[in-house]
Amino acid sequence: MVDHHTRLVVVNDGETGAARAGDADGPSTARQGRTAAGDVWFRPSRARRETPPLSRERIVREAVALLDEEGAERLTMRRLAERLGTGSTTLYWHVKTKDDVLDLALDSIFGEVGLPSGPDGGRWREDLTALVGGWRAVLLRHPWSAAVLGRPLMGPNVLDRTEFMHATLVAAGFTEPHLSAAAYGLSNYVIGSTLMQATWQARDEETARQAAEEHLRARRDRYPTLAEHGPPIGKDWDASFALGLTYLLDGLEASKL
Amino acid sequence: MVDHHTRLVVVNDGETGAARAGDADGPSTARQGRTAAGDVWFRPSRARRETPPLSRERIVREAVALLDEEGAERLTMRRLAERLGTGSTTLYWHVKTKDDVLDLALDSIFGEVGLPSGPDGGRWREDLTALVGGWRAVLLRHPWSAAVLGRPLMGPNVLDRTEFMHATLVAAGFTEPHLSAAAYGLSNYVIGSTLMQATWQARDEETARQAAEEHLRARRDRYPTLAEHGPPIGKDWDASFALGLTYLLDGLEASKL
DNA sequence: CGAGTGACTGGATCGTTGGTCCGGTGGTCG
DNA sequence: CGACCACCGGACCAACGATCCAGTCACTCG
Repeated sequence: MVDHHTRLVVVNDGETGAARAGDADGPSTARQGRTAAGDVWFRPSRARRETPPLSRERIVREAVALLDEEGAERLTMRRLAERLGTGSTTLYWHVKTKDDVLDLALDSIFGEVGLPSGPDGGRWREDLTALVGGWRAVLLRHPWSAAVLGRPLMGPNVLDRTEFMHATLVAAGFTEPHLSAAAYGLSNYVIGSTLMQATWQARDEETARQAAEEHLRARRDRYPTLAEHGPPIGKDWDASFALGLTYLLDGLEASKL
Repeated sequence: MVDHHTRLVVVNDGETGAARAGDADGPSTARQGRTAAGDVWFRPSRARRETPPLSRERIVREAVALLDEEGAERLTMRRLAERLGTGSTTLYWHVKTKDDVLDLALDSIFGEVGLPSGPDGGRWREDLTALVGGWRAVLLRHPWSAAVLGRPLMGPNVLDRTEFMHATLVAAGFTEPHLSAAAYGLSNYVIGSTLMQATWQARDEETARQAAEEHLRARRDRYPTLAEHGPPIGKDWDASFALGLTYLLDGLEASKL
């Protein structure tokens, strides 16, 4: 019993598909199988033609693409589903919540940049500089990531980088109070820098900078230093980042003595 | 003249008020002045009793309270309005969008911590340490702020602090490539640190830490260093912050030579 | 003293969101 | 041949940010 083609229809001859033969037409016409070309005979065949059956990977890849193109607050489950050619509810089979998608997307971009070859105590400054630079580059290449950094970074790709950083520091000879502080300082410096830069670049940087400059000049009695030196943004992001990093590394190196 | 008792009602004796005498009962009963006790005589007095007529300040103050109590994603215009005893739409007269509320709330908390007394070239390390420490303390006292840092910080309270920082650096003798990089490095270090710490503390830190530790130990072949030293979180936030700050300041100081 | 003004308020409503319910699918294996 | 399972999606829900527009009040001016 129970069997579903309740109304005897040839189901399995390889074509046709005979999707929902009965259904008694339903109470409401309800969109009614898209246009009038819904007759069995025009249906492609093999059910869902060639859709690679929608994996979590495919969802994440498409989410990253959507985020890159339209930004963080334009990511909605519906829009994402539409790009994937499915219904929004289907996504919830592969993923528990929207936050899952964000976490996965965020971790996935860290896979884009390789690690410097194995930690080497003698080259720790170069290795850390390269690591941290790649980290920053990835975050800036996907500016939406900054807005989303306020969640635990515990995905495999992030952990790979964190592991490398700790291993490098250990190999360089740093021990406990300094070890934690070094990892802490480096991570937070990168995160903070990226967050700030992405924040400003997200809204037409030049215009924003000019508005800020004007605002400061108009209140130069209250902000004399800022008015004179210009707004503390966008002077030369790369140079400031590099210089600040050397401060950190210099101070770190000195702590070993 | 001028006197306002339009309908010959003694208005100014301190009571009664005669709020909306006419109104012809309106076309739709529509909730009908809350319950049946809507008769003029039972109405409090003085029109809108004692509501301080809902200023932008009041909105921001209440928004901060709401954020403190319930977190960033529980802030909605409706809930905020309810706490203020008004309808949600009313808020939009004082504020253009919800983001305005966030910007104002974020800036307002920076007013909580004072500035060290005027910049003094000789005490720049102490002054900057104090400034940055206060900054961090405020952000941690309002953990929702971290999730919201991805927006331009250009409010008056933030600018006061930024001005102080720049003035201190100038007074200390830093000049251009270093001046920008120093301000950049310090700000971003604080922001990154706070963001990370608030992120973890937002979800029951001890539990999260244990879960992370377990996760790492289960994969100790992939993350040997991390598994051995424990997850790179929550060891001692304050100490790591202070130590990292000294690295930065040491490196900065060395750059002056 | 009546008409008017501008600051301020809120009910109804719109389009959209994240998420759930539940009734389906096709393919495969016993 | 029937049962199962991985997978899909229409209908639906409560809640959200935002807007429209019809007011109501304190006060001023002619």
